Amino acid sequence: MDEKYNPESIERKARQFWDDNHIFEVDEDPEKDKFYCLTMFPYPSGKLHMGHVRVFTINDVIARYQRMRGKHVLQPMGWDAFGMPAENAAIQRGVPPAEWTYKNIAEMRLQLKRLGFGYDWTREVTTCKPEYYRWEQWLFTRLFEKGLVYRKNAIVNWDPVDQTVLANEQVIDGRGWRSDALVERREIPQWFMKITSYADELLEQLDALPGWPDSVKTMQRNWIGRSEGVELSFDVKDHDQPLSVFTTRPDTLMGVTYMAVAAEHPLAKKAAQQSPEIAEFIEACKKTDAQEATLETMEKKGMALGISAVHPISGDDVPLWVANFVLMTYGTGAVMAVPGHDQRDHEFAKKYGLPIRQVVRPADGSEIDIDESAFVEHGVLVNSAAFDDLNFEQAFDAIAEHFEASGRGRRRVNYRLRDWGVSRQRYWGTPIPIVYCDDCEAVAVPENQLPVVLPENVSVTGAGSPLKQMPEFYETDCPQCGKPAKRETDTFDTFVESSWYFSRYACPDSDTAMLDEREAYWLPVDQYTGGVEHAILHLLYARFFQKLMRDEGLSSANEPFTNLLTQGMVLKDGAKMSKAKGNTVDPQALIERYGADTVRLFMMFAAPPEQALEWSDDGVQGAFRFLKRFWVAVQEYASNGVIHNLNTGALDDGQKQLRRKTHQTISKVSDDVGRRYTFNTAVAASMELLNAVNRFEDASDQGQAVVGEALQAVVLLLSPIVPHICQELWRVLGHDSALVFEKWPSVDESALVKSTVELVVQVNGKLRGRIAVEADADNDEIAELALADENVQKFIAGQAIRKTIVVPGRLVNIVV
RNA sequence: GCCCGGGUGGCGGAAUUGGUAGACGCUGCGGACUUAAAAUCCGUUUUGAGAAAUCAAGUGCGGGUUCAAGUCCCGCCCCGGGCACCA
Repeated sequence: MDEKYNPESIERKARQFWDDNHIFEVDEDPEKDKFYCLTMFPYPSGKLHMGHVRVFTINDVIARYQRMRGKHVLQPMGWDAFGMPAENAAIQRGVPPAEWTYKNIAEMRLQLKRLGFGYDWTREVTTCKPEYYRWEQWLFTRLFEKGLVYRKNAIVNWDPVDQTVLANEQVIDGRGWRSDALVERREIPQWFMKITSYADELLEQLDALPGWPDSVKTMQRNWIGRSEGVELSFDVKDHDQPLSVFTTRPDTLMGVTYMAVAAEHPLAKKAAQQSPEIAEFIEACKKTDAQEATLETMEKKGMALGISAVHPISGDDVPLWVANFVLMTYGTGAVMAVPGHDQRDHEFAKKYGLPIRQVVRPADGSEIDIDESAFVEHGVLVNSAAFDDLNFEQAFDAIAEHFEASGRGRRRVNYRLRDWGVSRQRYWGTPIPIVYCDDCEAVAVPENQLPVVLPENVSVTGAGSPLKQMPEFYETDCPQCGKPAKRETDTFDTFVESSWYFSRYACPDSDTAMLDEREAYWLPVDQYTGGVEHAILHLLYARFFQKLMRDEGLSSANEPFTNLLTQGMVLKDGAKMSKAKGNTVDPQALIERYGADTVRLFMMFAAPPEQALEWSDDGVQGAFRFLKRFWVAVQEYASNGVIHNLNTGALDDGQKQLRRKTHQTISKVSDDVGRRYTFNTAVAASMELLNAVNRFEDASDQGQAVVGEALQAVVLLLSPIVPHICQELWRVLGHDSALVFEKWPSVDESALVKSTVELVVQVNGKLRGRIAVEADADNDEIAELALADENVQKFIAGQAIRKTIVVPGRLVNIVV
């Protein structure tokens, strides 16, 4: 007997067994019930961090559990290998991004193996390899032909000192992270994918995702932001183009007292030619970064343009303003302002002394002071001439019809969602497969010339993309006319790679198509696990790509992820672990000291997966201590000889009680792991059962048989979480077969039956006593017993009983 | 600013459908074993009062609904995530 728990050797042995027998490599067997269990793949930053350990452990537990439930489980792993950190490393250390990335992947792969995750490594996908990204280039060219991608100007953060485009992350308090220069907004041409063409489907199919958390679906709904409104146009004096605006509140049209346009709007530019003050204001508007949070929180400023529009109904003059919070790239670049019924317009009007007009009153007739604050609710129209006394819906329709009849407007559905800008002015990414020709303009690279390979041997300086300095990359011939032409030097947003990798795992080696018939076997993903920080962007883009791939005939699935689990962050001292804060804990050191099982157990025990997890060194110690107790308990039991002759009909009360605990635990852990994903309570319940075994002293044959059943249950129940130690203990319990081939234990309902139950007795909702009653006692008997309790008597003495509530199996409440 | 979460002992958390608040673990304290330490084991640990039985208070704050509220409703405060070029 091996009395000391030695994780190092136990874990090496278990890993060896899984590897040698290719346990986690799976084929496409149509006879088997597939289960595709996936985590969001990691960026290869160099070392695993605790967040990785957490999410991969959660997924491995689900995968191993489903395997024990008889599913044919695919759990793949790969690398989201393009991105900024590789460029930063290159700038700082002079290592080419490719070299740095491949080295990191090699290190992280070793760490993942050491943690015992059951991956099918034959399907590993690495997004920075041409075999991978050539297919997204191919899909892009197909979308180009279909008109689902297009080029237009868009705003970027421009660092005027480093002469480079900055990511939002690289802008700190409006300044460039390296140069400290004030960042400017700059418009440059970029490629877009028409995600808005799929807005309605992306919205509606959220209802077909019962396996997603409501919070994520709500966030996506709000992000897509479907709204019904009216687009209408205002004539502009001394200008031949009318100004069109979109509003969801046409009922407030008569309350329009001014209009505001973006700094980049043609009308603003026109006014600037006459006025140096306006020109100066427009310049000042550009001196801010492009983040929404900045725009929403900055001081709202504006300036009158000296131009007027004509109110389309009253014919009144409506002054035009330029305002810093209106963006040219959103909507029409102009808004109508109704300070009486919009809070932002109200504040702006107050600040610049613009008139505020009430055109809606509360439907309940209550008094409001429109000068004090805007009345933004729906109500009844006033001061609106022919539209007076109409409610919101009537006014909406009447005004929409008025404009439709005169051809000056139309009902429209508008989305907050904007098309996806996929261009990045960076080196370490997938080259956008476009060639610019003076005659033919933008031309997609033909299929037989794909992939456009990213050169890997470069030096990165931080001032612009190296591709722009490489004629050997960008000089080419036009695929259409053959004349000299230039390649696009921008690369794709890395969200493009992460929008379809889950499908590629099904057929990672397919070199004749993006996806092949194996996709149909594995997709959609049954269980997807990843950080809640991806609730909107990544998950929306992946859903969009799924629809693009479906419409391209590559897949028949509408949605890529059937069930979604969003896990919380790992914190230390209440804050996200980061190098900057100096509060990181290296998983590697812990694995070496305690073994993978201890780290896995702590991760699963410390918090439910969706919550933030507070790191605790002492908690890791506790997990290790539990595994030692577990090890010793099984060894001690086995050293007395394993008993197999459990006779459930011949048990005494104590034996029955332990056996009931065993089956209650199987029932609870099955629910916690299989349905609720509350692994922390599953571990707690298993600990309780082991504690019960350790307290149980009964050397009789049946006593030991009951102990054996309990220990065997704990080994099976904990095996998805701590697979190495369980693999070994299963052998100790006398089994020849390997644990990975075992089925999940089942509950013996007859073991759960109890003849008496304890009920709580309350008086006026306060706990006053406990009574034991027969399990089948009726409510009158229960009430009688409750009243007879000595302590209960004290609290009801001399008072009339008004009501008695009996909740079967739970409590009695006596109201006096 | 907007959208989505969260707030329970000294700490991480439990309480699954409105029904015993604090399971399980950690820490602390007391004890056993040991020459000693580590490891291990036993007891104890929401606060206040009490020898105890037991009583009172208690789930961020203020109200409300209910026989009964950590859980539902209304109004706040604080913390975290996302806000379209971090991944």
